[in-house]
Amino acid sequence: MERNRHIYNCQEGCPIESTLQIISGKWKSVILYHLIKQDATHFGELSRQMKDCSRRMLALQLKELEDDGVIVKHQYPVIPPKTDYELTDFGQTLTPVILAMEKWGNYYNKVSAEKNDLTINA
Amino acid sequence: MERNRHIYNCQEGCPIESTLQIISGKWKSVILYHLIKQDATHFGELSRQMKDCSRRMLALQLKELEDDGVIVKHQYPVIPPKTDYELTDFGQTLTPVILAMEKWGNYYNKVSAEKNDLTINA
DNA sequence: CTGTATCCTTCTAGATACTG
DNA sequence: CAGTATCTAGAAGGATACAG
Repeated sequence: MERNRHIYNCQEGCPIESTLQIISGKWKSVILYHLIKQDATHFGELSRQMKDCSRRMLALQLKELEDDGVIVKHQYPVIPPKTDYELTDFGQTLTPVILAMEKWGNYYNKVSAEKNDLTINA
Repeated sequence: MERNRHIYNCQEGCPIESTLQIISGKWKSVILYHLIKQDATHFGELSRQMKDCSRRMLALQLKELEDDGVIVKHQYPVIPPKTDYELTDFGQTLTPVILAMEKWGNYYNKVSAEKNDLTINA
């Protein structure tokens, strides 16, 4: 059992600390993003979307999210086996955070592209 | 020079990945939170607010945020020396993300406290 | 006060092989 | 397909000492 997650303690009750406690895993917010967008709900789909995340890491991060009650795993005992992941009601409450990150990321990608254009055309 | 930051590559242009690129450092969002709230702008103040972040880590994270153009450092050559940190205009654009995290953290602290009460009174 | 440099331990995470 | 177990290299991060 790999159980040694970092405990944040910037200050008693710091809200950012609390949020990090749940979503700060290296790939957690990306997983949540895909689950919210529903463009990937199976292990394999997620793995394909997140090319630089190994299957081991993906499994670990999914496990932690499940332990924290953020997602649920549904297993279908068919051949070949199928699993999908879904946000719990509790996990759904994280949507605004993930969407804020999405919005900013899109903005950032845009300004980065523009800066690049300027550099190329300079 | 410590320069080996993880490069996220879930998918080309994934907005969450882009956001993580800037704020995923272990203490960065906490630093940004304090700068947004303006309850800590000096190195020592930040250090006091973030008890479990060593001075070394604090300095490293501040340096990366500065390199990324998110914050600026102002140094006053007085005795004793004084420094303060401020969000750049670019850094300001991250405010909605940090505030979404704050809001969720407060919600989470609340439900955790309630759950605790139930456990104690059970 | 605000950092930087170095050393050293702990943890992270990839590679690989294996299971239901 | 959907994972788990083990092994290992390399990165993260604390402690300490020193500098402007």
